[in-house]
Amino acid sequence: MRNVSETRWLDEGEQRSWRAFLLASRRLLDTLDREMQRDAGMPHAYYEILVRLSEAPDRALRMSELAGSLLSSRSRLSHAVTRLEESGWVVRRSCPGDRRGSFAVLTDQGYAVLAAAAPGHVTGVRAHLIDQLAPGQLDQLREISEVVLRHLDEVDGSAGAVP
Amino acid sequence: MRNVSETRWLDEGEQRSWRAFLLASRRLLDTLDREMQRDAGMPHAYYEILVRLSEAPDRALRMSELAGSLLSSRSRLSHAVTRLEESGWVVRRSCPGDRRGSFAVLTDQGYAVLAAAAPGHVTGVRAHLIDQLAPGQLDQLREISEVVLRHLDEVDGSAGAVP
DNA sequence: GATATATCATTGAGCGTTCAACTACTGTAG
DNA sequence: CTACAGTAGTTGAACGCTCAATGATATATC
Repeated sequence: MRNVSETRWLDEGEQRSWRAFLLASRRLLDTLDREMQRDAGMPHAYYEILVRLSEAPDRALRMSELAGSLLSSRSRLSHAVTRLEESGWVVRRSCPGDRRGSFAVLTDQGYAVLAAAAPGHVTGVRAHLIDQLAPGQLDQLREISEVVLRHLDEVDGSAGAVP
Repeated sequence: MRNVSETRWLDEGEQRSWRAFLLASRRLLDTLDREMQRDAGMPHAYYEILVRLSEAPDRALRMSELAGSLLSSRSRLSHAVTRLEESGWVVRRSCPGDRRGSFAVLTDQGYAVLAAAAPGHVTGVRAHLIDQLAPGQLDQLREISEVVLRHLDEVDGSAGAVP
């Protein structure tokens, strides 16, 4: 059990900041997810998988690496790749040199779907986040995010490095 | 269809900010959710329901208002309240004056569960977010969040409720 | 070389969310 | 009063995620 000593409750300002962040981040992510589902027929999490694969050499990545870079559990990724395989956007390939492992590889069809979805998504990210903020705010947001990521990496481990 | 003109892709800095925010917010929310599940046996979303009810007069709120203040769909809330009722933490009461409506009411047992969960949760929010940031950063985060929230309220309409 | 331990990935069950009906009621217009 | 559109809330199916268990292979230890 944590919190052996007295709890330091949030003061009014902290409370307000925390709730604003909670609502805003959820709302933003939900909006982008709905847009992705509507425009590309896949959840945003799957889009991210395709993006990572498209950026990798040979459009292929070990399942573990992929999971690590997405901060996703292996189980989740495995289920997701199964789905993406059924859609014909990704295939699995066995891994030479380590027979436990496997690669996920982006297909041409998967690349085409990604290329079709990307402009709309970027437009959404701009419209709902980037263009709403002053340049300084965007930098602040990055710094804040990186602080939080570094902290959680230390706490939970998981070696998910900040890109 | 959106994006009739050329897409304004993200430059390197924008990309980095966006991805850092995406990873950090997801990781933070996931961590707090796991802690809540482990310590209180419920997802963070359900905790938020109990919090809103605890703050309401008579610890009761119309389903719609509750959904609105949580930015949750009615369907989601309905399923959630069904679960919370099964746990004995919430009950439904019919709404006098509008026979379509119903109230969700926090039970004493629900209040006790909430009171037991709150210190650990606040400690987590502090440890993973608030205490990681300089005071100015927390204010920045609030401003950024409020900008995004205002924008999305204008776009999706829904002064609170997600369709 | 044999045994133990760790790692890579998958599977199935259970849960929460979404989406699209659907019911039941309210308010308004003719 | 009737008809009709709008609102409040619920439901069930489909889907994605979590968690714990499992199989298969690799690595370390003796």
